[in-house]
Amino acid sequence: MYPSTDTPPRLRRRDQQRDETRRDLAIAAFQLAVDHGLANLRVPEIAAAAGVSPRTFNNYFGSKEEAIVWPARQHAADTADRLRARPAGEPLNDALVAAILSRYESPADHGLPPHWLRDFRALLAAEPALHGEYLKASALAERALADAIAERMGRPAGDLGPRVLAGMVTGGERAAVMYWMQTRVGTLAESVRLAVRQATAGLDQPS
Amino acid sequence: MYPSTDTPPRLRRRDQQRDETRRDLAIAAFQLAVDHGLANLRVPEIAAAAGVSPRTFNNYFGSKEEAIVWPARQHAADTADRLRARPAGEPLNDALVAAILSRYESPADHGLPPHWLRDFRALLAAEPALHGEYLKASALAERALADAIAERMGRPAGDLGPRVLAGMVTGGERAAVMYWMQTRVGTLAESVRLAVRQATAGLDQPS
DNA sequence: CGCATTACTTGCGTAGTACGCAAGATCGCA
DNA sequence: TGCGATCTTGCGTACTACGCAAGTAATGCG
Repeated sequence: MYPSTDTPPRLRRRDQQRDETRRDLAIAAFQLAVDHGLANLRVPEIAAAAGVSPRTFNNYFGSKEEAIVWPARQHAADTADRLRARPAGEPLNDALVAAILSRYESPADHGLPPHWLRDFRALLAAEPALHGEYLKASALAERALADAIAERMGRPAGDLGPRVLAGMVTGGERAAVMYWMQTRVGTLAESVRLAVRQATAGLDQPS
Repeated sequence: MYPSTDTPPRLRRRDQQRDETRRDLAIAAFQLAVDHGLANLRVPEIAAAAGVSPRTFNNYFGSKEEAIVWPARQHAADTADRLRARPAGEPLNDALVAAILSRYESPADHGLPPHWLRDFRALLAAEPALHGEYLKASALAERALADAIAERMGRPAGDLGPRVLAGMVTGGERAAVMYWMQTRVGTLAESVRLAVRQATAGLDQPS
């Protein structure tokens, strides 16, 4: 007599719990870092705020920095999916620009607080100690993006061309984000659009 | 009556010592990582091999990974200088390709063992735990490269365009290096040349 | 040349971290 | 309800980063 209405069996209720715990830890770490500063943040403190034991924290993350940056990793990883969602006929450069910009204009909701993305960038600008983890997140997303690009180009996964292009686009985007965080000139989306356009300019003239 | 022959007074003998110690530590860390594996490497071991106290190690480096990657950081930082050394009339894309490739073909001698660059790449491929530090090294060099590009373009330092270009080039190069380390297809220089050409392709048609 | 200054090294102490291990709690499923 | 898989937790340990203060060596100046 279980409610069979939700036909998709929650076989993965466990996985859901897992993701939820991970997200709770990430959010707690982020909020505490914003409030007290990264330097004064302690792992047991994060665990307490998320309602788990300190030991459990390290089952999910290898460091507080990794926890804080986790949602950014998810956010960055969205690029590949959004590229796949672009219409098939669209030129690659336009598809890339659209896919990346859409992440800034309508970020996917991963269960994060309202202005998380904005606040995260503020924290990132204030705490250079996070840059390393941020770079790692970008690099990971870059690999996923390279695969999506390869698909779209009809090239085998892992091919050099797509990987280089993914590196260029990711590198250009990151440079634009860093630039904007430091200067606050114009809007972030403007900087990123310019960067991705520039990074894909070489695709305009097919050989 | 000081020996006035060596006119450049060695006012900086101290700095020299400092650099030498840092290099000794970096080389020791690298060699021990190659021999015993990164996981089995201990900081006191590195210090002993370099002939300093464990405490001194942490005066120079914040972690063993940082020590190992230090020479790579120097190597990457050379790009900006080499770009500045290119003839003034040379188009920017050609200058970038030449500057970067020259680093692979005739790497600057920073007092490192003969085949350090080759061996370092092997270690990097074998130890993913080093990738984070490697990314940091690339990011740092990227900033320096952006400044050099800005100079060459007659733009103010820190301008968006040059920074994005530097990000693209660095990202493309890194993707090519990673690709080659994994596949060993062709030569490294070939992959990098292709990558940098691709990253600068958008510069071919001036507005 | 010798002295005052400055910089580097070192040992010690401490707080913090990452993780292996094994016991116990919990969940998913039949 | 009961079984097996998975997750949580506490404990113990090895290692690390760094502040501090004392000692030592190089430097530059009169």
